[in-house]
Amino acid sequence: MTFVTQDAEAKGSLKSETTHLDDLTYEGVAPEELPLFRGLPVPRRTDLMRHAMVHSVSAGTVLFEQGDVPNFQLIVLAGSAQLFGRSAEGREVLIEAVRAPDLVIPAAVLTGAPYLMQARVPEPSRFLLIQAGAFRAAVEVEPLLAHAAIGSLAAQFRRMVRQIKNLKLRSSTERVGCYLLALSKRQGTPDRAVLPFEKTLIASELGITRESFSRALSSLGKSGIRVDGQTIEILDAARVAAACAPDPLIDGTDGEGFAI
Amino acid sequence: MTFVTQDAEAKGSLKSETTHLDDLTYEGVAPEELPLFRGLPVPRRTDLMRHAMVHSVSAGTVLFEQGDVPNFQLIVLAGSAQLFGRSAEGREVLIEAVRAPDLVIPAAVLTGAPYLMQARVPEPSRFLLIQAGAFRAAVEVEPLLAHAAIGSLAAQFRRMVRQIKNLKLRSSTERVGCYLLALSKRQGTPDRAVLPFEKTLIASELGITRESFSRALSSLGKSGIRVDGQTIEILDAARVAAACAPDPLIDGTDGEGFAI
DNA sequence: GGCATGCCTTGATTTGGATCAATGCCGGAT
DNA sequence: ATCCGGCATTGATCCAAATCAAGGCATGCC
Repeated sequence: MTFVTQDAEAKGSLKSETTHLDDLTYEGVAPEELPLFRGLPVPRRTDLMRHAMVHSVSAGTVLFEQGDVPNFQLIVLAGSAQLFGRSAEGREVLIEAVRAPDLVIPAAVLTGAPYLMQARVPEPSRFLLIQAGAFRAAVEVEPLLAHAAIGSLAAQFRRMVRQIKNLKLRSSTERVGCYLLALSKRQGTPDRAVLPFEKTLIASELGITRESFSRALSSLGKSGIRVDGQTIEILDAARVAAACAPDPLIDGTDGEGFAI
Repeated sequence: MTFVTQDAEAKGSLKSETTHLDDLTYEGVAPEELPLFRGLPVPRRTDLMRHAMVHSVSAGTVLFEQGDVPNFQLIVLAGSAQLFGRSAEGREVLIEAVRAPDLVIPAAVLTGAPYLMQARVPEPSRFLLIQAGAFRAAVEVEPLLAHAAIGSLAAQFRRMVRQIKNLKLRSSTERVGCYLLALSKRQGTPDRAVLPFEKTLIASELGITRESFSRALSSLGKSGIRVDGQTIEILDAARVAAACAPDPLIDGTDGEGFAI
């Protein structure tokens, strides 16, 4: 089997490329810069690296399918990965986006259980791949690695809990409004939010259809937002907040307590 | 502050009781029987135990509120805890039930971040409480503890992912049908499922109202189930499955790979 | 017994969001 | 420029599930 497959829809001009650790040109995060490896005893690090490689992949690449048994722990060095859930009938929804630097679903790799989600790459990205067995073994014996894994697992768990609360406790318009407020905060622009990907995708992340997302946006127009393509002007954050009841225990992001 | 508060609704005849480790009468799991501690170097274990106690609590007890900063890592020795999400307006939904033996939201304790959920005890239960700081420190340095924490975190993460897929990809009737099938399988009775708690609570776990849950049950009557109070007879599992499209990547439970 | 109280069911109605369908818009290819 | 395919909006309609409302059926208490 191939551990990374080119998506059928991907344009032919883009290609993925594997690099061994020796002949890297670093962009974004270099593996050695990761706190994960900085603190590692040198022999352990070189041992791990012998079971690792860096892989640059193009937009559209499928990293793995749901149901696959993990062969590698993927670490996002640059770019991001999107995790999708798919139903039997083929409907597909975005569950999470994993941004550099982070581990891609350590929960599956560390338990050796089949992936519950498919991973795709929405933009040219670079990953460190560590063979699953070697990674598990290293985490077993190396407290620093265990610490990093725990931090990543915990943060991802909490994101899932937030999402469940969002889905169960709020209406679709509230979800959209709170999403915009959280986004503008994360981007450091209180009066504006730029959507990170296509509206259809965001809609599926929020558990609604693209049409409902569109309507929610226009209905929030009455509460002080203005839509212009991918950027949303937030004219009256207070009114939006009043309409959507944002809640730090749902919309917040834990500070980067643990860094990978 | 008190780390455990008696629920206002709890009947006065029930009481909670704290026990020091010396004068325990063991029922269910004893702390020393946990694989978690069995393998621990003795000095480490005694050190941990000095920051720990066993607490027996009655039904209705609130273990902590959402927003609280964790003071203890709670470990369910006997019984269970239910985790609730609450909206600003006070609507409350069941997010997960944690059954012995397991850790209660290690994600919050290990990151020191505020709980995203409230924990309540639906039945008389026994918990081991380890002071959060001591627990974190022990996990840092003790690979066996780290391993157990990782196993618990990973399993809990995966349950949340399954739940999100369930909510986003299925209709309410499908969720109910698949819930029953999974339940009967878990209980080892292919032709019957006994609901583990009130229907209202299960409905909130499945993201629907109690009325919709009731209607879903009766509409599944046409697919071969029969409702009798808390027990559901499954007359024709195949027809139910056909109607609800169960999926191991949603309804499955990971085998107990990691034991606490 | 009689009467609350809590939980569940069932029916009537409303409504939020999905679905179906048409059109608009933009960027890329030719 | 023109055509095209993918994405987004908007409108019309439908439908699933929520809400509102009324009883039913236990259980426990006085």
